[in-house]
Amino acid sequence: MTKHHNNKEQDILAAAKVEFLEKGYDGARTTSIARIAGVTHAMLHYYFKTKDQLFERIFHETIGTLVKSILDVFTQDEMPFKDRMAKALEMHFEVIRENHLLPLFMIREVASRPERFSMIKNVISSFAGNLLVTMQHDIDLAAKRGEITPIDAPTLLLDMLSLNVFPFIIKPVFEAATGLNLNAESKFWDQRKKENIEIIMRRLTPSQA
Amino acid sequence: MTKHHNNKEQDILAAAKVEFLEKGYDGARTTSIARIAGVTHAMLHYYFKTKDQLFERIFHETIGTLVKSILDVFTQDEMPFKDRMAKALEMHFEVIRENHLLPLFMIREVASRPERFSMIKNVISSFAGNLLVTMQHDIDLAAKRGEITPIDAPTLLLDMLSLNVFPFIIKPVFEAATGLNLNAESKFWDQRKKENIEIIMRRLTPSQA
DNA sequence: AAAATTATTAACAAATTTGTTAAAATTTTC
DNA sequence: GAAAATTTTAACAAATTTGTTAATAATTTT
Repeated sequence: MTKHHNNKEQDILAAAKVEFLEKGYDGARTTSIARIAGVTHAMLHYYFKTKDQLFERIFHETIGTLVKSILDVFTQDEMPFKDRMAKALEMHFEVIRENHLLPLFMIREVASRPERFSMIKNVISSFAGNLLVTMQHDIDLAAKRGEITPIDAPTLLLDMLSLNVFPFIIKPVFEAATGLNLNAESKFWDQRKKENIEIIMRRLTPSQA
Repeated sequence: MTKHHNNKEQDILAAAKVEFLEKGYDGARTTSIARIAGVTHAMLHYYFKTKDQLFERIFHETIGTLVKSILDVFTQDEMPFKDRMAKALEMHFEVIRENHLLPLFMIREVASRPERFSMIKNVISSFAGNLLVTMQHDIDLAAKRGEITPIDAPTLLLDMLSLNVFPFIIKPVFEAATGLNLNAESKFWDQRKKENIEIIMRRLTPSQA
């Protein structure tokens, strides 16, 4: 518990989040974080002993947000399965839209230092198993009712994540290639959300032989 | 044109590709590249003046491979549109499977240094426009024939890329979370390829009102 | 085989970056 | 308001990393 008002600590955290999310661990500079936060870089080491510790704080937050965004997917209550799915897709899409830098950040860090993230295993597997079991149960029920075509829960989950997350990951490339600023083009994202729901709905609809 | 047999130059290039693809520009070390290539790091600077120039070589190759993988999508000739599409999806999936590190590499670099990649604009826009025009033309034709439901070419292209590329991008996270080694599990990727084709086929099938 | 070109090495240098420390300033506690 | 604890600063240090250079070795050219 800090005694003084710790605005500087908060400033550093905020600056670190921007720096780490944009440039990744390797590209981030503690001096740059300090400069953005408006403090000497000795302050950064005073509050957070090392660059690593500061990074851990930010990364942990990130994982939390992403994990929650997926967890929430299936906490919808009594509705027809397809409606719940559509609602879940929409909610998930909006979370990613508001945190569009998080997925690439997490993927990049895990990719460049996989050994470092044994912790992810615990964080994720502790709840992912449960989510998939629940999903599969609901899928099987709806399929038996003839509301949807049968599908594996992991397959469906990866379909959803691919469609909802990838556009935000490819965004910088897309912008570099077209010269457009997609964040300004809110129409683009609204259309994308619709498309993702449409595509999953069609995937789930039973084919009439 | 180098006069001597330039195996070392090739060794350095090969080592650089591994290092840059795995760790990204910021995480890559020229000393590490030299060590992997089995040469002194002065040799690296002899053949490629700077880290930047070496990186450019690798990055250019990468962009070439990826661009070609997408270009090839629509060079299939006379077949029903849906069949061409399925074939294109399958081919694209296999290219990415064989170069599974390339997409994340490119996305990561563009994301952390967008200003540096004005060149991408030229490389991509020079052909992308053409591809999209061709695609849209074929889509409209097939739609008029009642073979498929109408769709925007950019939308369909992004659907395909999302489904085909994202699983490979999320792979390290997935592996960290599950402890599995997906490269060993070729069944997983075969199933994924099937699912992607299935999902796009359903997206394209006209809905019967 | 001598000359010219190219490849290789080892030692060095400059810049950057993370992290430390000890003293000074500020705030809190009593 | 004095003592104690905490915050802040400035200067420094160690390690890393990219890049240079000048001398040496090897190869090609003539």
